Amino acid sequence: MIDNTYNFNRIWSILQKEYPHPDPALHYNNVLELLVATILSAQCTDAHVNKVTESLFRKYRNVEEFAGADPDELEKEVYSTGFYRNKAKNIRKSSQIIISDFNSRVPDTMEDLLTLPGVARKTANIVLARGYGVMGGIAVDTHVKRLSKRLGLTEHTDPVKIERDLMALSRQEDWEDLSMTLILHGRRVCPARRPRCTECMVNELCPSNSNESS
DNA sequence: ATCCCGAGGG
DNA sequence: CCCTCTGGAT
Repeated sequence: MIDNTYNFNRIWSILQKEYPHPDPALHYNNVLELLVATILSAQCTDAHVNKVTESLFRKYRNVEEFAGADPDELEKEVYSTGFYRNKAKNIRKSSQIIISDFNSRVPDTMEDLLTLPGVARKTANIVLARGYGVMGGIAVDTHVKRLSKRLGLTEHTDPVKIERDLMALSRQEDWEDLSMTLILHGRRVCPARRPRCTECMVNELCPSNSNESS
């Protein structure tokens, strides 16, 4: 891998000042709700997930109620987040597995979390970090993937390899904020479609900068 | 590589 | 109309 630690440090320093409090955007009151909200966030905006979970969490209050939910009713609740059949099925089945295999408690290890349907590395990393304070890795979603590539922090497209590159570049204490900061910057300044490079505070350091050079 | 899938923006 | 949104399973 290219030694771009120096460039990363400069970029990270600027982004940290720009986004001093990269607060998580999903709303939840416990680890189970965090898990459910994160499953729902696949290919869907966080704001929309929050709108759906507001009534969802009022209707289903614990893992037993999610596990015993009527499939059609649950589908209707999560309908607007897209992929509603898969998401409803995964939430129900994961809840059943949590009851049968993990004493009704959301697992706190990567290995156990990955046994839940609808839960892969990205979702597991978020549950571990925000739910249990375990920093085992970096959540790589569509924003982190896109920004990492544009900023020259990785040459890979495979999320696992991107995660490894980011972990090598950054300090462990920054992992959670790094993921959230890239997401915020991606939403506000560097979206997939039309990146606004002229407004970007790290454009001088960005290999993908599309500003007209004067 | 492909499918799941509605909502919102340009 | 088109593309994208805090992915995951086959």
